Amino acid sequence: MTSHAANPVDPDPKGVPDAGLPIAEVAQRTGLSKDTLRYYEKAGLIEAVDRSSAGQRRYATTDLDWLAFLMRLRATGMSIADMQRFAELRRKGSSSVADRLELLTGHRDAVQRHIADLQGDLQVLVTKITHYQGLLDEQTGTDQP
Amino acid sequence: MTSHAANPVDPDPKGVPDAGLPIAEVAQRTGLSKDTLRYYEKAGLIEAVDRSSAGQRRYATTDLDWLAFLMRLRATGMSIADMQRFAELRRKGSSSVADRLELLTGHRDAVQRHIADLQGDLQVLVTKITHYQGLLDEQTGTDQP
DNA sequence: GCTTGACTTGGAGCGCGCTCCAACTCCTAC
DNA sequence: GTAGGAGTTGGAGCGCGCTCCAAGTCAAGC
Repeated sequence: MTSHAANPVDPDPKGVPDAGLPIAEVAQRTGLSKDTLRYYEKAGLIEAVDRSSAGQRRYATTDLDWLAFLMRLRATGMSIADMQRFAELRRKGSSSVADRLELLTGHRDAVQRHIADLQGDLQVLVTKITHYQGLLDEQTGTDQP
Repeated sequence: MTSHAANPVDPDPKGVPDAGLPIAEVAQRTGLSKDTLRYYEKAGLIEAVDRSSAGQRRYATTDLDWLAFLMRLRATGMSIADMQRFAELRRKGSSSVADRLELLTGHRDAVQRHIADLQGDLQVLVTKITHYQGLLDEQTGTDQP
């Protein structure tokens, strides 16, 4: 019995090299819930994860890398459906590199537009704040500057 | 947009109470659907809009300004619930200026953090794209043109 | 053996932000 | 008067991205 992360307090990050990480550990490291991890796998976003002899998931470090990238895609607003497309292309291997590149550049452009929009919105927000600041100064009796 | 009787600039000589834009016009101008406009009003985001003699909505230009601002809040990720809080404060008048200011500065900070996060994500995305570009060049560029 | 606890599954449920529907009223055009 | 079209209402329904649940399996500790 190699001690594995079933131990509630196992802060040692080196982990267990031969078995892979159990789902709770991955949940903690990624910040995704265990349910979400299983959901992602069922949805085909993650290729079937290795299993222990008891049928429990054991995540490899490559799975963690891929999860980290998926989380970047989500954080930038990519839909699950598009992530499924990307994951499917990835599964096809090197023949799909051009398609993956296209999907990614399209998404990059969308993110850049989104950032630009947000910056415009932020300007309006800041202007409004300045306006309120002025009102407040008036109210709170800057009688005497 | 055929000529319809409730033309926004229809000078009815006898009465003046029927002024303002009908909902379809506002929908077109804002890009919000008529359903969404009614939903926002029901939710209390918009103060009760004026009505024509037939009970139909007639939006004032101040309503349009407010809608535009609401749309900025939405675009920057503010929830309907928070927009309701803001709208309620606004209804209270000048006594709520400080609270509105606080709400807005908090939101501004959140938006700034969000933009910063997106920029980090974008960097990762760009790196990945570069990587794929390299793979693709390897694949297709074994013979140089 | 029994208990505990982390895991497994399929599927139901939820919160958000709309979106759609049915049934109705009102006004204008013909 | 009749048709059509825009508007009204309350409430149901929907797509997304999870989130939760029930019932079961497995391994370890007592």
